[in-house]
Amino acid sequence: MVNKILKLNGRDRDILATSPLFKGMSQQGFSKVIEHVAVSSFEAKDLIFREGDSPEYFYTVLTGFVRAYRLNREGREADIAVYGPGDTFAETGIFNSDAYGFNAQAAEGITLARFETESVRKLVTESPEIAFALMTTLSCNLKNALECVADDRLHTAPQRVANFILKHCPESAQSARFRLPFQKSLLAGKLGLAPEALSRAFSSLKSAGVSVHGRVIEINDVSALRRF
Amino acid sequence: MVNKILKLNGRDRDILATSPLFKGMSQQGFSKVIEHVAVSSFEAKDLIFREGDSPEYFYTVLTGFVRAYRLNREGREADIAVYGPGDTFAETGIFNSDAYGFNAQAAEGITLARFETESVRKLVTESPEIAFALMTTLSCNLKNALECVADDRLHTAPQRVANFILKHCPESAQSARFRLPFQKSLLAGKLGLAPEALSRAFSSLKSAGVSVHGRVIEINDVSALRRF
DNA sequence: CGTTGGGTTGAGCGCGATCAAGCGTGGTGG
DNA sequence: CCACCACGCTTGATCGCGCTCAACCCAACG
Repeated sequence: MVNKILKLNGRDRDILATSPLFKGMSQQGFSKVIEHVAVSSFEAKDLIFREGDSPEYFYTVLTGFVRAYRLNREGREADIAVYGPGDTFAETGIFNSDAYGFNAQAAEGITLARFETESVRKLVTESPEIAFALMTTLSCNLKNALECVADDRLHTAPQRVANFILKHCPESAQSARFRLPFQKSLLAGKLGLAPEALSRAFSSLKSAGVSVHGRVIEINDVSALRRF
Repeated sequence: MVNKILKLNGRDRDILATSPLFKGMSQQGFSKVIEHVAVSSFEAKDLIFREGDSPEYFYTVLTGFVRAYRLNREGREADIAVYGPGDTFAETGIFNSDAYGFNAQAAEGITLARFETESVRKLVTESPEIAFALMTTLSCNLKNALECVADDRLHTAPQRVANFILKHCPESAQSARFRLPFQKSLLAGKLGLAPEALSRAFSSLKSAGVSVHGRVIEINDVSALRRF
């Protein structure tokens, strides 16, 4: 298990180059950063790092999904974010060298681009371009996190699920159909719900024209769902 | 009311220079940034900006407290963050030029340092030092936001209040006493609670040796509270 | 004094967690 | 090939936390 460390192959390199972090970065900038990158693979449920560990690395997801979660004193877990292809996580370690703020776990078989925080910290002070890319990523992660707090505090379970579905529908479609990119239990965690609550939320959305077959979601009337 | 725009006076300048954003920045860096700053004052309940507005400015709190909140469709409000002296907020606008992600309101009479996002965006590409400072601030805000999600999802109201109290006690004190820096209703919002729930949480903490007189909190046995 | 605004207290209720049982599908081995 | 199991998910029943609404308290202030 765990953690086969490899060099970047062509395909991974392409994924990385088109990820939000590097999109729009010059060739030179990109080359500089990927001197300090390795690809690491994990199998489902493998731990990537633990809360409190010293943040030696940060990551960009190449394939698969990563679950960020924390524990309370009794050991109950709560997800605080889910990262998918192109997402960068744990990049706060570059500036807050104390410790990772959460546990990270592979939700399935995944491959990650792994950066050395120490090395990138130096690059940041040398290259405005790299600094700008990282700031944009931080910015985006911050916006998402605040969005998540708002969503938790403002919306009920069915509303959160409806929001999630709508984000995955083309803006102006009348009806739509798509496949969940990951397990329902992971979605439940991402939305701050127990799996049972997600299940019930889905069935309460039937009345709004949403039908679910395995991982496939079908929406009869997108605008009706939006009004829900 | 509202929005007297002034130049930076000596005292404000000092506060700003020692805020996390500028702490550790060189004289030159600091001077460059504060060319683009203005001081703006607001009275309690004044709106600073609205969700969806174009993010022309971002802010660092000089004195007082700012409430960041969002609305759901029915107009119910939920707080997503509270910013106090030295905190910087809405700085994501520098990189996400679409719109503010929340409403910001003065929780009391406040003074803010107001930066032009556009101008600072340019500075960031010129000065690694300024970039680094902003990244550290973004990082810190991101960590806090994720912490907030975790706290909401893992802890009950009394536990959240206990956590808050403990953060305001000296690490190794045996007993402690301090004064809330703002109204209880604001604290309730910050913790994702209705004011009534905060009140009840306080009284349930009596059994753990916490007593409350107005804004003054007294903790008999800090380590007992930590175990709670 | 009366008013206003922040805070507390009480009663009722609804959402979502928890526990437990059941369902369906895919995978493995006899 | 089929029996069996494992796992993800659903469904049902119960319970408790925290929201809501309403009344009340109290201190500050005009």
